[in-house]
Amino acid sequence: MRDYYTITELTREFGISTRTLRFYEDEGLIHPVRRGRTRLFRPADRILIKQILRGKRLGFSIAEIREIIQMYKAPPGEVGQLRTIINKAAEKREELRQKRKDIEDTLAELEQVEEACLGRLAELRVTS
Amino acid sequence: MRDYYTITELTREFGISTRTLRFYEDEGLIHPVRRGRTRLFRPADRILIKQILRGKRLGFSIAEIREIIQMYKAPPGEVGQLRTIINKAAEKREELRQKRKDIEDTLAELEQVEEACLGRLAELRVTS
DNA sequence: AGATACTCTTACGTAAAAGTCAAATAAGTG
DNA sequence: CACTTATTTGACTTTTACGTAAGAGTATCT
Repeated sequence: MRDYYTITELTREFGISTRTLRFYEDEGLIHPVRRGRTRLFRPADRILIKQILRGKRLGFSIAEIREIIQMYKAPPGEVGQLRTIINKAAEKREELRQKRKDIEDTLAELEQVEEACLGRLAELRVTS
Repeated sequence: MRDYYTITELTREFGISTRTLRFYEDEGLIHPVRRGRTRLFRPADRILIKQILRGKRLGFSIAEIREIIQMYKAPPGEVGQLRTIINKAAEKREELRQKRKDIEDTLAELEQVEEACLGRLAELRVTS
């Protein structure tokens, strides 16, 4: 496990631009340290980037991703805070289950599409 | 099953604006018929709207949703076309499986968050 | 030393997906 | 029929998530 990654190393690993990483920093999603003015990304930042990109793939906005990330690193906190986090996490999980159902439905429909196409291809071979 | 729905009925059912439905029409995703200038939505349009919103929940762009919808209603077509559709469908399915994995991972992490919070709550009750 | 490769900040630009507003029609109701 | 409510088109605006370009600093290679 490396101590530090440069910004370009990470853009190459994840196929994103430097602008994107700086944008995520501006948005408070990551907090690379500095040597002079240059950003140095630690393994923890790298994992955060993975989580951000995963959230993006699922269609979450930056704001939503920030919320999710903040749940991960919520400090011990007091009772009220803990309850709030538990509720938010439950909400997000419900949303994720809905998305999962959406995926299952779409997958099923696409499988039907494929079957229909294969069936039609078979027909064409017989007919021709 | 109703013959026609007005635009407002559908905005209420799906919690979207008229602007949104007109935008989807402009984008060629739906094709409501007209009585005079007024749009009348048929059950088929309603189902399309459901599919569009499902795609949106999964983070697909309008362009991607259009592609998916076009696969559903692809005509018999000739061999080359059929193969193209089969390939596209396979691609989309792969993408969906990735999203499903992302969901599983995020769900697992959020469950950990909840457990950690519950554990901390239990501690607080004992400690106090 | 010069070239090459990274990096920084600042600022303006842009595409997607609607939101908002105006002005005009149309339709349904007491 | 007047009134209200729904609908239309068209145009302008907004938000999000970056892209892009300028101008300057820094580090490494040759």
